[in-house]
Amino acid sequence: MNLKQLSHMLSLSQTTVSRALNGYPEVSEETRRRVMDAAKRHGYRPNPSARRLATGKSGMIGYVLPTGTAVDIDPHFVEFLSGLGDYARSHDLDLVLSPADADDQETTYRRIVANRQVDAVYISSPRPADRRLALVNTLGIPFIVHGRSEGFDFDYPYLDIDNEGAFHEAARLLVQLGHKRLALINGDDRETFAIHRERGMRRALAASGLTLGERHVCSLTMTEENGYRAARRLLQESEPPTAIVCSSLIMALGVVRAVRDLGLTIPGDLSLVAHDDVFPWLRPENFPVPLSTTRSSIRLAGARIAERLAARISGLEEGARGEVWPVDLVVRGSVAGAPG
Amino acid sequence: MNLKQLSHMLSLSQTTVSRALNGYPEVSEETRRRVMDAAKRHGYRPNPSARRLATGKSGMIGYVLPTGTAVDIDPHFVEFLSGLGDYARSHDLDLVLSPADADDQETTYRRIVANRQVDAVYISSPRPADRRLALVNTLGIPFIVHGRSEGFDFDYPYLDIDNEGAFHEAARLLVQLGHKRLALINGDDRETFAIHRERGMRRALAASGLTLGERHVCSLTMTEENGYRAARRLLQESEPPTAIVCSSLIMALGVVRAVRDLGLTIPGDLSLVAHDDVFPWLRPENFPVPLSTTRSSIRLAGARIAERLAARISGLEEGARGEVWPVDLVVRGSVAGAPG
DNA sequence: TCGAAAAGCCAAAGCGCTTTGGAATACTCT
DNA sequence: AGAGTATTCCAAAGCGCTTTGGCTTTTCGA
Repeated sequence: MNLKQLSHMLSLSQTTVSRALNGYPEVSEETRRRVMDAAKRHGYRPNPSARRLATGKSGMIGYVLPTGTAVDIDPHFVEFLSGLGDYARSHDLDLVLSPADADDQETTYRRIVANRQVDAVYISSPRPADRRLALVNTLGIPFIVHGRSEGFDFDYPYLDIDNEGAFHEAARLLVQLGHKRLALINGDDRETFAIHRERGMRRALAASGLTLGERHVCSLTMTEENGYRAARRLLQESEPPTAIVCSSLIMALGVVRAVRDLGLTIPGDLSLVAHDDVFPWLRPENFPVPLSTTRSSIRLAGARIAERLAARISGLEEGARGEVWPVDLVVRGSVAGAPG
Repeated sequence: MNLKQLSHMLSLSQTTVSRALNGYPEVSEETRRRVMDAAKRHGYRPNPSARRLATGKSGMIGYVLPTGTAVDIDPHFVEFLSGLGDYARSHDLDLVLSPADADDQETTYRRIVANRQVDAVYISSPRPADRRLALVNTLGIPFIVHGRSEGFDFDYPYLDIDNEGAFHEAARLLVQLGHKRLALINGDDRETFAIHRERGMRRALAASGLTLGERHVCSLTMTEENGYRAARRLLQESEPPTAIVCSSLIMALGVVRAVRDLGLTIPGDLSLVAHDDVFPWLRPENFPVPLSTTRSSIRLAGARIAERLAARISGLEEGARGEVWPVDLVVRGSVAGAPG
């Protein structure tokens, strides 16, 4: 059933039927009702390919997926996707993942914009002065950044959590508990979120006249193994930290293992706080010693991004609005006063 | 730059240019060269919207993503995606995720087929007599199943790993080591993979006159917490199992925690084997006691599925070819002879 | 050398929708 | 009643590509 048939069936022109269906004012209410009725009865669905050729709108949002045999997709992504998909479903949006060489995403961005394959894109894990941002900004496609970048002379729309504030609070708590030697096991510090976290932590320490030693901050991709290695190294120093703040639950698994391996205990010998993105399959309260966390649901962020993208597509949202979500500090058994 | 302009520029008809570009034989080699040359020089890219309207082909593969606030996307998905994306990138395929109500995916499948939004789809985590399979089969869109279903009167193309064989081998090893009371902590047993795993394990036990007690098989979604609970319950029975086979690394984390909580040790009190899908961020050799696993890279499966989908789209692969990959049994420190 | 077959190219008709530029009818106001 | 303004609808022109059917020109065998 296509427009032609439907309009013929109604003895109306395609123009009128199209307008009636798309809510244009040039059609009488009675006609509109008739048309809509017939459309529903016959299950008419406008052909998206035709529509997009005519309008240039695709009804899809895009994500450029960096790939490569050496490139791992972040497990956070799937949780983010849950939220995004959840919203997208209820608004008839599809998501297209365009795989790109991790070292040349520009070509892909240009392609999807030139071809009008998607109506909007989101960008995740931005770095300072991230080239994707500048690119997408000049290309003029609606977009939202999940996270933040820095060092641009233009503003852009984003959704981020207060990473700096979160780690500031975590560190402040530890300092208040008497800890003087803190360490940070961070994610890849080429990404802004990691920079912000470190900044927050340093700020909290500075407020009490403390510092974060060079050797007390690690920047690694967030795997269990890296968490283990970092923690092990830290704890075997001559003056090991008495508290660690860690950028992910997965790394925290490794930290816990290292602590055990060395015959130490949490929180007796070491206090531990980690950031929790709220995975259904790994929960901080179920750690051997319940883990204190800075918590923010990445899933909710996904849903919110979808919502804002939809708003941008339909012109309801404009400009460079930034949105920063506060992060909960959830205290559990893994923190205690500094040892002796 | 569109076809019209390009053909005008070459003083050729659109027909000829189109044919030259698409490798049709009705054009002389010299002309073809000229055309291709000009196309490259001017960066001509056929507009996909127009092409798809004309041909009905979209150059995309689809996946119907079950969503809902209570629905979690499996973390395995992201690893699978890495492989899929990796292949897709090198073949200019995009992946479109169509979110659907988890309880009504049919509507979505019908939509994407009717609208010809994608050229092929893949289906994951199938159940016995999975309705999606029957549907997609009648709808006539090329597809491949990741996993297997059962109970159909038709064959279908799939890629699966030898879950039954894997768990058979794992159980056989444990039996050979003298274990008599084994337990299985499985994934959701409404899915075929879980059924196959249980079947394999039972078969191995039966071969030695042993059985898997009713209370010794658990079926749960694969979270750390569920692994913990199941293990704890099992180990607190009057006649606890001396060996556990577990369907996922994530659950195995919980098992290890339960063992510790109860003051037991691996492999002294309990031997443990788990299935490993090969996540970069959680590796069995890094468990407190290196974990024996049945190993199969889900990422490679993703790449292979993409490859086969591409082959089906271009007509290189036909029919209901099933492909079953063997699974490695990797023995590490977590297994030992049965206690006392 | 002639006729048939093959090679090489083109004009035009879709694909199914949106949108422009009118045309026709109905309504309002002097 | 007639001019002016809304209202309601339509024909046709795109959007940019593929593909059908046909027209010339070459090539080749007898």
